[in-house]
Amino acid sequence: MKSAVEPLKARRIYLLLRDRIVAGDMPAGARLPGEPALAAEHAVSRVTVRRALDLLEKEGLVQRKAGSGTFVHDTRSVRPIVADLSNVLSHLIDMGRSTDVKLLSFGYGAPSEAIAESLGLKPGERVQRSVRVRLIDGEPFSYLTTHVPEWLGLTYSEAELAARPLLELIERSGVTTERATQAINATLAGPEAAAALDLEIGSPLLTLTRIVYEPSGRGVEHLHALYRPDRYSFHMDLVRTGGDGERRWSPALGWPRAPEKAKPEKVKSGEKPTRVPRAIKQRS
Amino acid sequence: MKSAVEPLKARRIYLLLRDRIVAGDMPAGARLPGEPALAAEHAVSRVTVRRALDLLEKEGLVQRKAGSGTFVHDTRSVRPIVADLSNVLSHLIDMGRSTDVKLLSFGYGAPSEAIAESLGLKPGERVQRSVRVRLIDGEPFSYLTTHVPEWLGLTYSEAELAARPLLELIERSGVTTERATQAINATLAGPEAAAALDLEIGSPLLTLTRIVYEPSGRGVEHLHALYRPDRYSFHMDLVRTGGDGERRWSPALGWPRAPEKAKPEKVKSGEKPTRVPRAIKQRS
DNA sequence: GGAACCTGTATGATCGATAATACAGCTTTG
DNA sequence: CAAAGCTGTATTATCGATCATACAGGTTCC
Repeated sequence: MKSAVEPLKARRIYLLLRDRIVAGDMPAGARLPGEPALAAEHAVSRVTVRRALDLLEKEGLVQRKAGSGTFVHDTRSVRPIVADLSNVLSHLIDMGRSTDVKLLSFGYGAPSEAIAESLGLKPGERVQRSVRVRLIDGEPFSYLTTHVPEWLGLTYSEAELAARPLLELIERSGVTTERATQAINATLAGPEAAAALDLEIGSPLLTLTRIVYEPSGRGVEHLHALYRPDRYSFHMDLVRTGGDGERRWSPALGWPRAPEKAKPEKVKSGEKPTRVPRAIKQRS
Repeated sequence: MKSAVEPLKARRIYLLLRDRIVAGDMPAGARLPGEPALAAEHAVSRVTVRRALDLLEKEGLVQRKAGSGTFVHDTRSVRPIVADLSNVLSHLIDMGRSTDVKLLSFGYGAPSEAIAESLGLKPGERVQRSVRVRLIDGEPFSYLTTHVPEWLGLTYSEAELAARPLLELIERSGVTTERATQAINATLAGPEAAAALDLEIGSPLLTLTRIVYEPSGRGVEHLHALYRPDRYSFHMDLVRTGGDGERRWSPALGWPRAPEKAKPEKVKSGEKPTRVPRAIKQRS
């Protein structure tokens, strides 16, 4: 029996600490246990602990001060983009107008079986495939793979795709979009997406798969989007709509969300290192 | 300069192949390149390729036949649970009535700073913290961590929490829930969640963070949910509601999605590693 | 049947990750 | 200042992942 491919120990400790930090077990500014203590706690060597801390530091989750300790960095300083889920598509279009787009790949060819089926293509019908990366402030945050039927793709040029939202181009061609389905999931970054999004292979990604239909029911766009979770997430506000015993909820539409001004009080000098709270004891 | 913690080569190839399969590049039933060919293509040894294929086989994505080849398994046989996003909460409650729940942890204590802030607690106010795992057909698919203000948590017992949906217990106490916000994101499985969900550490997870408010604006529930993406995903149907040049969309409410029944032959069980304490069955 | 594939399995060599230890330099505390 | 703690750095040893190779046994096709 071969040993299964097990993640490295350093990675395990990195994940453990990261979870504690983002879960709020360790407030921003708190000093986490020293490297020797962490090594003893997890039964690994100090070198391995340092590797884990290296990763945390590179992600900006902690800040190390020689001679002093390792401190939880104020994570609210790097707030991710927020997409209101009740209005994703128009939101994305708005973003298409305020962010940069890099067109990585563009061409026509035979679709895969899965794409052909989801778009409802006739056998032998070809598609246009494009891969784009969206950037905000010069940093990539989404990796988009779109498939469009050939007859529709031919109505715009490669340069136009790089400059304008795809849905706008689709509608410009005379097609009316009426209905869409989308699914949200999670996956790990493969080599290509990792390179495009400036991530390590194996990083977590949010995925959105969307199919847009025209009134006749034909699919006109198949989108597979990968998002960096640290730079993008979906939000929605829900309001209660069901009867008293029903507990039914609906998305609250229309309101532009308040931009979440987090007011973190900076931890100043003269403050004693907050002892790490031993959250809530699990009972054994 | 120390080499950064880099994912194992086998893992990289596993991710690469997995992406190709789920992207539909290789239709179900197709035979993928032989192990020597894959080894040459990715400049690794055949042993490493086999490791990657072991992972794919364990996840049910491929099927290996000695002497013949490795074939893409029909992925449609393992459809994940689908939650309609336009109606998540009631959907979850419905599921609470048809799935098993294990209560892993239950207790009271001081909340973390992040929890206290999001629930709008007064300084010093305590919370009830519980960790539960939901199972469908005996297989875990979600790992739920909830925080509830102490005054509210005291209105129900530990056994009740294990048997009934939390929102139902909250409303039973007389609190009316009016508004909620939720955010969807992705992360990697830490040691605890990985063990509870029967996954390897570092597996991708869908996350849902939800805060439910009562009319006064006080938070009454903070939920942090982790979902196995192969067993759970969010779906939504969108309809066009905006004007002609507007491209505005809204979730289509109302219709419960057909659960896409597909009963695969059970591959192999053989193991029941559940060492989780206190499994409480519930069924109406 | 037999050639040419394939997967399954085993071997020893090599390289990277980890362990154990030691020490330097900085910060905080008394 | 001095003690104690911390991070930063280096060294050597060990263990696991990977490599390169070889062979066994099944499948496909001529």
